Amino acid sequence: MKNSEVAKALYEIAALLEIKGENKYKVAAYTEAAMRIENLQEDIEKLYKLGKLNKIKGVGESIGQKIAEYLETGKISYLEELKKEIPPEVLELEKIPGIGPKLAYRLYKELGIKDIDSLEKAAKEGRIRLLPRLGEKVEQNILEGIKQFRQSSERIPLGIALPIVEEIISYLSNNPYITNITPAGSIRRRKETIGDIDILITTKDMERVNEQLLKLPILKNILAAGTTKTSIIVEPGIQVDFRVVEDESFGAALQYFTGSKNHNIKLRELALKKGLKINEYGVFRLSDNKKIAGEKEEEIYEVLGLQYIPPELREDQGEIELAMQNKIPILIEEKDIVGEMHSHTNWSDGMNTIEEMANYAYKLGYKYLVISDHSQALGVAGGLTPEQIEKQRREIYELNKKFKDFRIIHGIEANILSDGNLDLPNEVLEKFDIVIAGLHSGFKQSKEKITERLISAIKNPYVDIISHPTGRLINKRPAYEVDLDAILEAAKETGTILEINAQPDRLDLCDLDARRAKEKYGILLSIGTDAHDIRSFSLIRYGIFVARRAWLKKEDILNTYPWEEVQKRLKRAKLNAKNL
DNA sequence: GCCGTTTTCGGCCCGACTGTTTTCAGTCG
Repeated sequence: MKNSEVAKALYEIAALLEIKGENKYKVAAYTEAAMRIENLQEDIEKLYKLGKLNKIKGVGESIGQKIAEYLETGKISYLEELKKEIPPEVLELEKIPGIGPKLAYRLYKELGIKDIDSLEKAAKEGRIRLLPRLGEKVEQNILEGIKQFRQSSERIPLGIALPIVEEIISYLSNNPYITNITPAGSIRRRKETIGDIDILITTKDMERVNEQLLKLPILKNILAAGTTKTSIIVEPGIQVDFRVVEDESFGAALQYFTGSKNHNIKLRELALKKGLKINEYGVFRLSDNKKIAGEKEEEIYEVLGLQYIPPELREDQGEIELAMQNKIPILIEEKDIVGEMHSHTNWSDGMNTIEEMANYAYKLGYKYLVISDHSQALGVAGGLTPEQIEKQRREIYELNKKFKDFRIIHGIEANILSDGNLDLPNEVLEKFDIVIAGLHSGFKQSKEKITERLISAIKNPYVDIISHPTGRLINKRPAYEVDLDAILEAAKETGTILEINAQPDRLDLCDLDARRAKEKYGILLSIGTDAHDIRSFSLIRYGIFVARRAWLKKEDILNTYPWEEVQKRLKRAKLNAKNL
């Protein structure tokens, strides 16, 4: 799929037009089109061949032609012309806080600055303050901005940010001056990574709250401590913004600060059509400026005639249109999960015994636990040989006698070898209750080869689930090159289930891919924590977040079903039926 | 450049803050 390439080119056009000072609605049009294409479920090349480019919202005559040109020639002449005018490196300057398109262009035009290094040099030499309407303060801010940029250009995984938010909120929970405190922003939308943390507070006395915040154990630095906004840096270098609002505006502010930006824009457009205005203080009638909502977040949606939209869906991906028709799906919740689908024990590289894992899963209220240790090819992880597998089966058989209303399931996470075969023969695979297969080596192979390996595993009649299907590690390793649509197609044809791996640095499949798997291919998904110790069972919530952001319902996830129902949904169920 | 439950032209989200200014443009979220 060339969707992301096309989107990237359109984003670049938008950025260059913006720098040039073009009509801002034209810029917005390119940005909107890029965003639509980035999130498109269909292959843009297919749409083009069917002559359906204009079916994409935000793509009209002019942008349609440019997409066509890109798909035909790999280039857009309009973009090439723009690049001749403005070197694309100038776009880098906009990454510095305080520098927007206008200033970036002036710095380039008037001082010949076109990268961050030359920007720093100019600021240190005091050349920026010489320009009209720019002073010493601007120069200082730019230097400070460069410092910030170099320190933290990476977004923080939700798995790190969320526990920090919870720690801060729990730390403040006994403060008598706080009436409401809740996370907002991307952390509330459960995005897989976040920029900084937003926390909303209603309080009678922010100065008292600030006093307590200054003693926060993980406090590293204070940027500002005011009565309407306080900003601090906490270990390990994450900015936390506290916003103080009045009780009567809490709902409006929560809606506003939760975003996303695009969701809010669409909401305000809709409001205007209904003669209403939304801001962070409430919803107002345009006719007499009377406030008609604001205290509770639900009210904001209600007065617009919309069904309540869960924060995870607020990305302007069709949720507002659906809310108009009262068709927002009932999203899966953590309590819907009745079993753990993917776990490791000290038989391979896990920390706990099977019994410890089972006791803990039972205590959590689960009805079953799939033990899926590594298999023999993964030597570093103590992968199991067929002999060890037999021993493990007997141990599980014995342990299961101790439990009532709970079952340990004997599974395996088999390796997909470099030639596409699994590292265990089918006679061994056949005996498991469930088989997970995953790629743990050869990530650098060609796209064709990796796709072939995965499809070969998917076609194996004993492979029920593919674990972490794209292999990415957030901020550490990109997904391996793979034709995901071919994978999804094969999974659909064979009835193979795909995993949403809940490890916070994996979250694989990711939200968009999981949504595509379900909506376009009707594939069943499972959520597994890949737990290597008892504590990691709690990571399940990160998998739930992904599923919710993928618009998934309870019935879309394998481990919301009792074990008997799970069995019916496994590929091997068909084989067993034939054998009878 | 796109789009249409007032539409094929005239709109296209909102407010706070900052730095440089005598009234505002640019940036940010």
